[in-house]
Amino acid sequence: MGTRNTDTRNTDTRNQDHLCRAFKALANPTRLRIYQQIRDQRSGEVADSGCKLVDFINSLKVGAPTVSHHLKELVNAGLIEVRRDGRFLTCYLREDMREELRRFWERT
Amino acid sequence: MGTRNTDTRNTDTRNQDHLCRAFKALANPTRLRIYQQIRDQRSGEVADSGCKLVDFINSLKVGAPTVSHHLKELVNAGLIEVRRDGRFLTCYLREDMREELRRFWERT
DNA sequence: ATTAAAGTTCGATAGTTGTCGAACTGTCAA
DNA sequence: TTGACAGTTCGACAACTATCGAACTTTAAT
Repeated sequence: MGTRNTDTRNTDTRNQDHLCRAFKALANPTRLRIYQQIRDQRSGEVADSGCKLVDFINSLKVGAPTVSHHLKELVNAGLIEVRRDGRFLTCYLREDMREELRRFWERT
Repeated sequence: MGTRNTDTRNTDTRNQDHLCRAFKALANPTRLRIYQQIRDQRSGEVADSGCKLVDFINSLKVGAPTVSHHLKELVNAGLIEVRRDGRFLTCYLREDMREELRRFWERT
């Protein structure tokens, strides 16, 4: 079984859960910062500079376990993905999710 | 003293708090529903049908105190405003805030 | 193989949130 | 003015969240 049409709720309701989890993930200052940093560096000139997990640990005022926890939340909400890149975990924006959120805020 | 330039944080940081509080307000299924209902009815044909607080109490599965609480959160986050309209409180979308959020999700 | 750095997991704890019922305060119609 | 409906405030409580330190695993450099 796939993930589509496997429950009795309608598309709107499922879509709403989806949105709601995204907003929840961004409803924390530390996570919002992380998200923005990943989004903003992505369009920078040095494409390979990356957004490494370790940099968040060093730049933010929270410890490694907390950063690990927050990153997991962002991944679970579908906002970012994390890949191993040599010694480091690097974070990437999920453009599909960003597009979905952009559509939500679009003018009628 | 006004509300501008009265602290040492930069504009980005203040703007982030702003966004964060908006996302927090939408990070709850009941509040997201309320917000969407207000937003969607606004562009409906019968402009004066309004989004009355009492209708939320009847249509959602939560009691009056809870709706009251949620509405206050949405107001405090700057997402909606509430005005008395005869016997009822009616909810209106804050278009300025919507625009701000639209800009956040805009493509680079 | 050692070691150092990168990252996770666990358990604890303080703080926040969603919800309720009860009691309260308007506001309008009869 | 009384009664009914609209809405708020308060106190309580369970559930959830953010954070930490300690202990652990994984990765790569030496």
